[in-house]
Amino acid sequence: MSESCLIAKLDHYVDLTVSDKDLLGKLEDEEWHVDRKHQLRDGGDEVDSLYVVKTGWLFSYTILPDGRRQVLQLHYPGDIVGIPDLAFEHATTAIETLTGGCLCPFPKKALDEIFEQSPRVTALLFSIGMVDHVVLLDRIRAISRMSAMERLAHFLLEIQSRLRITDKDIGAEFELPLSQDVIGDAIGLTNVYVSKSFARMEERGDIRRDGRKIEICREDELRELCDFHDRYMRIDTSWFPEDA
Amino acid sequence: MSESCLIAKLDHYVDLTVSDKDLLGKLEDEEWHVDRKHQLRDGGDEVDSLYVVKTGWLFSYTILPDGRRQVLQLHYPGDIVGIPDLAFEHATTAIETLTGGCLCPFPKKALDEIFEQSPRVTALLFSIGMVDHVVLLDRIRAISRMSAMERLAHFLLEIQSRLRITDKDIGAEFELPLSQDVIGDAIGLTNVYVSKSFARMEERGDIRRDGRKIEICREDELRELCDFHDRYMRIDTSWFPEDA
DNA sequence: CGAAAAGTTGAGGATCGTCAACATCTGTGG
DNA sequence: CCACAGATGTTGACGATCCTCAACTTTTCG
Repeated sequence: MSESCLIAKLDHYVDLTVSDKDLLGKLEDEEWHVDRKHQLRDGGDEVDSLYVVKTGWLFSYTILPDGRRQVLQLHYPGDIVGIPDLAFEHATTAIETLTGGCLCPFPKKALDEIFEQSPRVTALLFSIGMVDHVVLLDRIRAISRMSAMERLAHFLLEIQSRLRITDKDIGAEFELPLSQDVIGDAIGLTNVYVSKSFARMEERGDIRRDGRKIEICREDELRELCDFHDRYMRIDTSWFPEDA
Repeated sequence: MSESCLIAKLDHYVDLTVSDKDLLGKLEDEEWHVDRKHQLRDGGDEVDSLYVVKTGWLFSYTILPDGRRQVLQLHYPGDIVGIPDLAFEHATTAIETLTGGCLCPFPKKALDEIFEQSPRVTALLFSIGMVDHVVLLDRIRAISRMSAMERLAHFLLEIQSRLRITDKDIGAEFELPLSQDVIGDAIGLTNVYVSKSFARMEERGDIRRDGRKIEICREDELRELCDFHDRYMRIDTSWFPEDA
């Protein structure tokens, strides 16, 4: 078994036992390679499978009645995509790849074994779900109440802090494989205004851009600008059950 | 033990066994009565307890650096409040009551027993978390992309569909114990624009108002207007483990 | 190398915010 | 039962942010 990003991500938060790792490893038995711009599923599709992201980025979105698109979530290596659809027979969002990559599909039922065998891993998955929840609340706050530039700053910082979990030594610079169209659809702006906001941030010296590389030059100022909080760094594991 | 709203809510989705109900009942051992406008906790507070809402409404929110408020979630009888903070040592949001009511506090650690003893209830709690997640995604979509009136319509329909879970025979009319200030802070509008949007909806005959009673007169048209989907009604339990 | 996709820039316009005055409702104490 | 104060809701004038449209440039990819 090659090194798993999912296990790496979870291991960031607690020390997993060998049997925990075995349990999680089963989710990655099967491997799929997918191209860039491949649509995994469409909203409304009948689905029973989730995917562990091994490499590559994806995003989920929905289309509004007038044809516009709302990007809802980005998915990185180590994430499980499709989890929100656990509760539904039909997909609530469409999912598409942003880059080529490798995915590991598994059926919903595979979670049973985790719930049955390891309360500790269960608590961890539950907690990570809550982290994602709080990240969404932060995003609602940004979209609902902040200016275009603040929203964009928040978006970039959120991505950076997520990347740091699975990629310890990400510095100020990282690759952002998103068109300005996608960014706009994620934070409720048009591609035009995203471009203008990027230009302003660059003028101010907050960031630098080179193609799709982004460098965050003044992280502290940007954090203050959009009142950003890193939700990924640490979680409270004090209440977790011991493994049997 | 008086009838529990939490159990009623969960029982809406699956048939709970007697031992499942016992397990859940323990979360409601202790009872607190709280007044209207009581702040349960502030953002940043060190917290270890969650609450089952027995009666009354609450909301969670954060304050922006400039003093404005973002309302993040409403909490109804049957909900567990504070769940997002499971993953953190310090509260990410403040929580306040909208009405007087009765709450049942319990420590995070009380969830251990559920995770250890009932994979089935665990799966259900997990799934309900995912429902809440999808509800947030819907709200992001509404706030990010829709007009003031559409956002307001979406907000009302979301509340109505949530109320239907614990209150089977809610019809077109229900009590809404929220000031327009709070509504505005929830959907990213000012109280002034909420008032104007309400007035327009009433003119069009979509709703009627009487004090804080709301009647949804043309539910189907409103659903279409804001592309509303009921996420609460049913969840997919097909993959749930059997209880030991 | 050429075509399509993505990004930039500017002009004009719509939606919603701000401010302010006023109206109405709610609850409390006299 | 009434008086009053504070909270809540309404309405209008004016302005800012962001959208739309459109032409153009640059980058990407087959």
